[in-house]
Amino acid sequence: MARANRDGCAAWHLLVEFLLSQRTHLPNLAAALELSPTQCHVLHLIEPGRPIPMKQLAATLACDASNVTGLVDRLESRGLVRRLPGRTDRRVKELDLTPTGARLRTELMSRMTSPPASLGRLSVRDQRTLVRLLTLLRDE
Amino acid sequence: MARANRDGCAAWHLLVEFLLSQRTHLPNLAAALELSPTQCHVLHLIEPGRPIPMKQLAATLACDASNVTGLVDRLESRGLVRRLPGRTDRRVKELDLTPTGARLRTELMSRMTSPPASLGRLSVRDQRTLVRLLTLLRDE
DNA sequence: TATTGTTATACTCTATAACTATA
DNA sequence: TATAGTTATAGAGTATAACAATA
Repeated sequence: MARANRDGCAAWHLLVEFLLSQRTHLPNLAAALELSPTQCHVLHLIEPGRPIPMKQLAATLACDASNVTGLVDRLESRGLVRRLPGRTDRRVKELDLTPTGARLRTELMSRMTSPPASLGRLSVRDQRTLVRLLTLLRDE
Repeated sequence: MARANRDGCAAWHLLVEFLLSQRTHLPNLAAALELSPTQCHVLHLIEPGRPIPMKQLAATLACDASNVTGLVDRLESRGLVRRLPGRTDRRVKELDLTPTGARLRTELMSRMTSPPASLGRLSVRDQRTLVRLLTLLRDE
């Protein structure tokens, strides 16, 4: 296990460095659409036509529920999301994207997915390998 | 190039998803040390005994210089960093870690580098491959 | 009683603009 | 004049605690 730990740590260390180096990427990209990083995250999490309860948003963002109120207030005031009453439990409010929100989400996803130049330095084979490994990391 | 683009995009998309999914990781880890994510980033950037000008910090963090003042104020009031007068240019202030700051940095780096369970699902060979690919991405 | 969402409050990060000291 | 850093101010994210409506 010593070897596995060493390589695992090295890989993780590189991912952390990548993470830190990209801390400026998302904010920049977000600012271009006049969104905050958190607002981007929310837009990314709500698929059009598939409303999610505010509670779930708080859980996924790992923040207190009280923050979601203000977050959604700002998105709603810009006409990007809608609060819908819960169908079964009237305490719950579900969030859905407006058509405007859905369009902005599409634009955002497109920009987030356009890869940086550094990826072009990998061979096609390496790119595919990277996809495979990251998929392994993601799937539980 | 079509194929290269497709795989590159897929890899990037996965990295972005990883990034978003980890948006909660660093804050949690930071909170455990009573640090903000940005403060972690600063500690990570200052190597003990290698002071850097505040201007450079602002550039690396990609934020306005005015923010660095408050950021450093808070770190300094906790005794983690020191402002040193520039040797040649008296307008410049260089930042160095105090012994306390250096110890906290070590602890922080250690925690940041301890890999999540998901990495253990990769074979040793896959872990090494991931290290190679991420290194390629990092090196300019 | 417990849960969902809101409000009130406080702290940090971030940006812009005006300022001081130095070059 | 230009640059490094500060101060003042404002908006957004985040946490805790107290609260309303509903279950």
